[in-house]
Amino acid sequence: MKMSEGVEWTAHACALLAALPLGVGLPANALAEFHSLAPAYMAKHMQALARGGVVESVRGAGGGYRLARSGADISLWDIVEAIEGEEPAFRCSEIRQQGPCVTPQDDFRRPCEIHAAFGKAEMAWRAHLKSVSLADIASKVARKSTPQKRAAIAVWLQEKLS
Amino acid sequence: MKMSEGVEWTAHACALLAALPLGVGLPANALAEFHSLAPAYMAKHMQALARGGVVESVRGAGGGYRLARSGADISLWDIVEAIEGEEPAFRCSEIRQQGPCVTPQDDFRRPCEIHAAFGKAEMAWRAHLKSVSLADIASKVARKSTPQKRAAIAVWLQEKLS
DNA sequence: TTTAATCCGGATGTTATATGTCCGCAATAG
DNA sequence: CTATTGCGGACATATAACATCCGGATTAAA
Repeated sequence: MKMSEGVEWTAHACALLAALPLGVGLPANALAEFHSLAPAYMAKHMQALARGGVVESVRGAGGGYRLARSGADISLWDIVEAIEGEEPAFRCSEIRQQGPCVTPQDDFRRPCEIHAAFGKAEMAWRAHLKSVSLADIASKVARKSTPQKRAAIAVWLQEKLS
Repeated sequence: MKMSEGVEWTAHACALLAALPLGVGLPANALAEFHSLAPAYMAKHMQALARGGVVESVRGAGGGYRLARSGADISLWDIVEAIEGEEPAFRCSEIRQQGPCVTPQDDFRRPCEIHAAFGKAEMAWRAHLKSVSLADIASKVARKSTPQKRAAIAVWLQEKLS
C-alpha cells in the first residue's frame, strides 16, 4: 500500500507554483532543481499532471508549467488522481463468487460487505484530500517562512523566470 | 497505490471464521478452498495474520486457525495492519530539506504541510476501517444469506471440522 | 530564418515489490 | 509412530515503480 513518490514530488512542485503570481510558471527542469530531484523523472510526472488538467504546459523557449487554475481550486486529490489514477487501492476480485459453497440462489448484484467497507474508507480518505487546496498548503508554508527563505527563493526565481 | 490481494483473501477468511462458534477454527487449506484460492499463498497470509495477533494458530493434526478474540473486537484495520504493515502509504522523503533555496534558518522539526495533510487523510481512512468489525461484516452477510447458502456451508463445515 | 529552449510520447532499461511455490522443521492428535 | 498442520526461510516469477533517453513538435528570441 505505497503511494508513488511522484505524488510527493509533484505536490511540492505545485506548492511552489501556487506561490507564484497567477499565470506564471516554471520549466520542469527548474521544478526538479528546486528540490534536487531527477530532472527527467520530474518531467515525466509533470506531463502526467498536465494530462490530468492540474497544470497547463507552455511549449517552446520561455515555456514551462503553470497551474491550470487558482491554487484554491486545486486539491491534493487532484494531484493524486493525475499521478496515481482514480482506481481504488482495494481491488475486489469477487472471490465470494468462487468456491464449493456458492449456490445458484446467491445474489451478487450488490458489492460484498468487505468491498463496501473498504470503499467507504477510501472515500473518507479522498474526501480529506479534496478538502485541502494548494492555497491552504501555500499559506501555511508562507506563515512559517523566514525572511532569509523568502529572499533565497526570490533570487532563485529571478534567475529562473528571466 | 494498490493494496495487497492478501488483504482481500484474509478478510474473507476472517469473515468465515467469525461465523463459526467461538474458539472453533479451520486449517489454512480449508480457508483457501472455501474461496478457491491458492492454498500455499493463503497459508502464507494466514501466518502473517497470526503474527499480527488477529488469529491464533493451533499446530498439529486437527489444528488450524481461529480468531484470536471475538469478531466484535477485530476490525478490518487489524487485518490490513497484519498483512500490509503499519507504514503509511504516503512516505515523506523530506525533499523540502534539499535544493538551492534551503537556508540555515529553515526549521524542519515539524512535519511539512503536505506530509501533515496526507497523514490526516490516512488517519481518516484508518479510523473508518477501525470502525468496522468482523462481527459487523458477518451479521450483514448473514442477513442476506439464503437457506440454500446456509445449508451448503453447513455441509462443507461438517466435513472440514470433523 | 536559424537557434536554443521546452514539452510530448514512446522505447527502453533497472530495481523493487507482489505473487506464488516448495521444503525441512517443529508440534500435536490419534 | 504416523499423518496432519503451522512456521519460517529459500526460491522463482510476474508486475509495477523508478529512471533515462531520444526524436519530433512548438515557440521565443537572436
